Amino acid sequence: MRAALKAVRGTRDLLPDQTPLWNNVETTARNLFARYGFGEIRTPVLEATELFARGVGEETDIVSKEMFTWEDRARAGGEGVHGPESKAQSLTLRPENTAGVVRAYIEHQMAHSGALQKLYYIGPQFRRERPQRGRYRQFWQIGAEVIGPPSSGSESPLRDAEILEMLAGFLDKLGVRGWRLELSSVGSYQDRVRYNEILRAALQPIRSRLCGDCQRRAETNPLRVLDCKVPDDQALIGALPQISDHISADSQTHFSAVRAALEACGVPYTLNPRLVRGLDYYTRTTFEFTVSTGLGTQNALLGGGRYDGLSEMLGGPRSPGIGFAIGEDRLILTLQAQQEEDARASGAPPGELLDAYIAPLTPAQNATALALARELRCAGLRIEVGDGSFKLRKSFEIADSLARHIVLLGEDEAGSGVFTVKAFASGEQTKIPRARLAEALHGVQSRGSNFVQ
RNA sequence: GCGGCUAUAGUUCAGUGGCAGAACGCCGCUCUGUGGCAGCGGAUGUCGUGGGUUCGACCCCCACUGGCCGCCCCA
Repeated sequence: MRAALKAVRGTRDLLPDQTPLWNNVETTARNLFARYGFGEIRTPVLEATELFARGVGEETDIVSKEMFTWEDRARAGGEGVHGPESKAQSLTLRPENTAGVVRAYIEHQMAHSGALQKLYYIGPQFRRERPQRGRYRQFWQIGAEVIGPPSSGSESPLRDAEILEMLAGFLDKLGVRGWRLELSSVGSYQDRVRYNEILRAALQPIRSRLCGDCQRRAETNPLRVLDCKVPDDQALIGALPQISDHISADSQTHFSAVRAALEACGVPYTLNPRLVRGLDYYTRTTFEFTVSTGLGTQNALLGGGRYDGLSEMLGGPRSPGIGFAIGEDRLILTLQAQQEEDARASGAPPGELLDAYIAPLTPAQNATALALARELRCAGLRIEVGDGSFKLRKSFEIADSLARHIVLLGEDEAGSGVFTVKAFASGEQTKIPRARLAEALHGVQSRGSNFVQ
């Protein structure tokens, strides 16, 4: 026998027992984002490799070792925009979506309207990392970007606070418990470069007292030292210069305004001057929402920040912006872990039941049963139909596992047009004429009514 | 990309160098127009894949693949 094919490493199927939760999350996002004036954008999964090299940063881990990249075939005909000498082009499956959105913003000249652009996306991203809990090679992000020319107010700290306040509302609406907003400002690009050198210098004298990892990081990526989790290093790290003391006056004023607006909105946050983000384009405000349930060591549920120079890095007009990306897979893991906690507490099994199961009693009733099902489905009911070859006992067992009612359809019913209907919750059995059947089956909503239908 | 742990029935997991096991689930019967309960019976399977050691490997060794955890990093 030939070996069965499997989903490729780090990718997975989402089966019908999972998708209602995913749809609920996505619908909640769409509805909420729309209230803030966001419109949906869908960009290609495939982009020129150069987009990420320039946008995300050549030296970042994502670009230097985690992208699915290949050389597309050279074009034989040599016609079109790339000219007759068109060569093979390096293509990449997008590892994140901000660069693509900003590319589209530039390509469609959205800056020319002068208006602030508020765009959101939901879609798969790809990174060639080792799979772990909450980390997949194809993973989903729900993200949004606010971008526009400076005259549109895109630089205003109000936009930062609005994004953060919206995210807090989103997590609350989904019922995520125990989330934490960690907030920082990394200053302008120039601030960051300068601080990096200051940090490197400060690390020199204490380097030998740090853990092995940090001794290496002190050379390769000083900012990462701040993120160290080794307890013995904490005191040393605490004494290092903080980026908040080394950002420009402008950046400090901006950050204060963000915090004031958050406080006015009642959004709780924790200042984390050690918050380190891995993408080159971040400037000023950066943030992460973390959660303790269900994610193991991958406790970052979403992250984002300001990227005031990204448009220019990609060859566009000056257009400051701010955005975020939610790790949808991680959000789902968190919600599922919470549901399990709740189920343990209440003992109530989750589940979404159909309105009725139609049980033909002999194969002769099959056709009538399907016609009846069609009629009821047209009336908006969720219906499953059995098969007349099943024994009645089996029909009841299946019906009880799937639906709130069973509708019996035997010779009597076919002849009289009056159906025997039993409600499983109450055990009550009644005779209902066909004309009133749909109405009778509606009744109480199913247990899964908090899910989108 | 590196390190550790791991892979047995649909599921959760036992197991021993010498006949492949339990629970739950599934199917059948008791029970041919009334389910949930109970009793009885049944099938669970290339023991992840490929090599090697051995008279004999689910067990020991190697490689590969997947999963989990840690590192790196990120959502």
